[in-house]
Amino acid sequence: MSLKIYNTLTGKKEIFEPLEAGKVGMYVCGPTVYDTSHIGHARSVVIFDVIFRWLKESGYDVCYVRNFTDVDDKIINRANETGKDPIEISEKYIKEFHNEMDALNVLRPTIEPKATEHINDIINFVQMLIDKGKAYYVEGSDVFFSIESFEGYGKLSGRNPDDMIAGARVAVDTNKRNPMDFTLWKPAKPGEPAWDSPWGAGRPGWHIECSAMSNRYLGQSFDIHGGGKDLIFPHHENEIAQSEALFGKQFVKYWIHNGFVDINNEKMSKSLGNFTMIKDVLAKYHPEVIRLFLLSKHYRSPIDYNENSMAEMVSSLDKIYTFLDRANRAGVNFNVSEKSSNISSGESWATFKEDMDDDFNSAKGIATIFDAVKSGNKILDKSGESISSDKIKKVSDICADIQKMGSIIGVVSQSPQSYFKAKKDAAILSSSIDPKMVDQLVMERTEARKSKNFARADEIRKELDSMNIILEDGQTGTTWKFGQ
RNA sequence: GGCGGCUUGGCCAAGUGGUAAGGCGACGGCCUGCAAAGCCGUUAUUCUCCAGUUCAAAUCUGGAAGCCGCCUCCA
Repeated sequence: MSLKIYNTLTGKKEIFEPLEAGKVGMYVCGPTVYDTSHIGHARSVVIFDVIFRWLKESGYDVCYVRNFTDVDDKIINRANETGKDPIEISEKYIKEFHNEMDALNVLRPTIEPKATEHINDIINFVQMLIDKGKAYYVEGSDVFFSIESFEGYGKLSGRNPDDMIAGARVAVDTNKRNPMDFTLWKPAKPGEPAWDSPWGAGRPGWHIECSAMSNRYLGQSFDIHGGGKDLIFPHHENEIAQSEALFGKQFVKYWIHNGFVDINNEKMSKSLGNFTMIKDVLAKYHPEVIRLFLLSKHYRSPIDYNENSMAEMVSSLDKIYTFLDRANRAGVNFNVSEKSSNISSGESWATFKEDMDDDFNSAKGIATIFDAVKSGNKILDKSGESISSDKIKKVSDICADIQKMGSIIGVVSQSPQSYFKAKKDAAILSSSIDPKMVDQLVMERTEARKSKNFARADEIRKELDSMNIILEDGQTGTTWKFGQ
């Protein structure tokens, strides 16, 4: 079974064959750092994080590049509004982005280049395009890319430039030879960030940085390029035009695009005021709940963020940890901190591998995790109190598989004990309930049960229930937790 | 106007020709002093609708309806 990837360029699922055996070059468009990141950014980043993890798991040596766009009109606008330096703005949001992605258990890419640190690469790139007759400089204005000089323009997005012009939604700029031509370099207004160039002091257009930086780190051709669906046109179309016009060879072999996050079935937009920020979601939910949610639907489909779905994910994650806890209590030893690449690979893992190999079908992969949980629970259920070492081994293998699958999805990264303790601690903090008082009542109830005073025992259960506290009588005593 | 996508049980969601995964919820049972957790069972003869291809279709083709995205430097 080999990895298949849906390629936006061909509109088909294709068998993945890297340009160079054993190696993968992957470039993903990162954020423009002018504002706080929202749940949509998180989806894109988490999806490509899982793709990165899966490629590595599959044995590839992956060079994963994700850029920061740190020079841009929006950053400059934000700087003007706040009276701050643009660099201050971009640095602030890069830091924030890193903090939030770290919290979401996202692995750092191999390289995270910034546009401002590659101005020379960009200028050289633009100059070479001009030299090749693919771009032109208009005195006192911008350097534009000439789409007519590139035959394949529109092949990624399936657009015909003539149709788009006919649609009359293209801004008229008399400096351009063709209305669809786009800016490679623009002059700076006074006070704006600027770099010296053969075309005066200015700054790069948006698209060129990705062509220049991907070329710097991954070469003229590389394997995978990704980003949000909205980037297909014009951003990625323009990247193809720039890079292929210059180097005369295929820029990217596989294009991967992720779908959007809706909020309560509406598109996130400024006008609706429903931008849901990562920090707000992190304040409400465990990071693994968020990852589970973001990966619960196929990456290309839209996904709807709402309280209901999130509550489901909380229950789902609890279910996995509850099983691990149960297995642990039954005598299964496992070490969560150990990255379990060379530990067992059982049936579940084999199925999971098929799931992920099929265009990174994380939704299916998650279902496989639940299948494993169920089969493990079944074994423990049938065993009762006297569990054989044979069965311990089986359950232990299942746990190892679950951890291994979890390490790809990015869940089950802690011990069930610490997961439930943290959960309980957080709930205690926000509920203003005194745990000592609860323990006291639990002790009283235990005494009552010993003396068969079940009326009193039930009374206490009921009293705690009214505080949203659920009691569990186990073999080793009574524990309590908060309800949903 | 151009291009693309989606419509599967109460809800979420896999499934691209072989007779409907998984999660949440609900109900019944086992377990329990009673619960919780877990397990077992029930919850879509059917995949928006219509027509067609096929031995066979949620899956392919044509048409209809509804919803959505991109074409505005928004992931």
